[in-house]
Amino acid sequence: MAEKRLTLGVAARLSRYLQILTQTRKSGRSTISSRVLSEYANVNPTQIRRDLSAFGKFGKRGVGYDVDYLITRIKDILHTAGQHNIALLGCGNLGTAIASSDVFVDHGFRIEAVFDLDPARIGQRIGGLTVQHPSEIPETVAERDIIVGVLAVPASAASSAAKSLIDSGVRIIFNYSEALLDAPPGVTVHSMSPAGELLYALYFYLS
Amino acid sequence: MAEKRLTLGVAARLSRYLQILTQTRKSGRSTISSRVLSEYANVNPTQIRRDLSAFGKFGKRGVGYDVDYLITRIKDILHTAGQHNIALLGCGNLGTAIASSDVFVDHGFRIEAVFDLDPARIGQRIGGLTVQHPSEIPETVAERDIIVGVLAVPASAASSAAKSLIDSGVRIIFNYSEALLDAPPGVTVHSMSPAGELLYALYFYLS
DNA sequence: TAGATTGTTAATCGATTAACAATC
DNA sequence: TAGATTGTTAATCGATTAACAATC
Repeated sequence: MAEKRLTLGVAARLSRYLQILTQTRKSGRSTISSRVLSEYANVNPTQIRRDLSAFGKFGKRGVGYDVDYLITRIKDILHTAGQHNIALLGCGNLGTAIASSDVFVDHGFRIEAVFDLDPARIGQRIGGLTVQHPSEIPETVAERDIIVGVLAVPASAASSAAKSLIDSGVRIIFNYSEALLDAPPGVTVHSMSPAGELLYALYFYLS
Repeated sequence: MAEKRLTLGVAARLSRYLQILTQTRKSGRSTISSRVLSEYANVNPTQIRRDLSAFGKFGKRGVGYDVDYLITRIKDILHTAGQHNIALLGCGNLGTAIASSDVFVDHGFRIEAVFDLDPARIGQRIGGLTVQHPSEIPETVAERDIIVGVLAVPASAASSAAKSLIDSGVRIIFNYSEALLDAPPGVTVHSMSPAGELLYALYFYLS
């Protein structure tokens, strides 16, 4: 099998399939067809079969794909079968929601540390973790092998929060704030933009 | 000017530019080049110039694009210059975070109603609104001209919450829960999947 | 003027889709 | 067997990129 680097599009779609398959498994379903998967993924069923068949014959004609098996294979392809550690910055309403959800847990991500600037919050427990002061970021990132930082802080605090994470060696930043972040080369910033996606949905609704 | 329907890709990118430009304006900056915009949007600068020049000559050579002017023009192209009303379902940590953020407000979206199943929360005020019981959804959606429903409820409640919105005439559902939702034709479901996007970022980090 | 950046072209590459034989 | 769905082909279309003249 060719060990080529996936294109951006293929990697994005495979990640999406994986996330849907994980939910499908939770619901107790054991097989899924490219047609059903396409409805949840908003991707053409032929495209899905094409994406998968580039790596092997994973399906059964007349039946579909085995959910468990497909999850295993896609994790192999994406090299994301392991456990990956996250630091969460900010434990207001949004941070608390993220810490208590299992959206990350389901995919092998573990929130290993929580930080907040507010002295009233430091020392409190949230989702099984004790809230720490941001001054402890460098030490904690190194000790706990943290590779992803999630920013759930106000826009005004986002830039300095990102900076401490990056300076401590974190290479993937997930930005839930509205702030635009500048990243040095080698650092990936992924900003959530629900408003942008809503504008997009609205365009097709209005026209 | 051709009034053709935009392709999915162009509409998605223009929405993204608009969201970034709105933040840029907030920061006080008045012009932006395709290069700078490309860094925030993760889109090639030539692609950006191409997307924009399809609708007119919006920029100044040697200078860049006027932020205010570009915002106006993109809103025209996307037909999203007006005010659009949202219903928020669920006012736990996530719902409260959404209601108190201005991520939607900045783009002309207004949260017009908040619903929750929990009797303890009904009647409480959140972000200037009074929490209502879901039985009031149909009447409220019609009265307040609500076209978007945002689901900030547990996965177990997402399906029935989506159903009441759809039955009341809402055609765009923004799903922050992990649940997979089935939508009838004509209804757009947009599911947030931070874990999927994280898997994607991780692939390029690991390989 | 000199430097910067747009608008546009041309060439390439990946995405998309319909169609259908293979086969469970 | 009959129905369903995969794997694969072929053809088209949009995305992507480098390059550069135009011009602020």
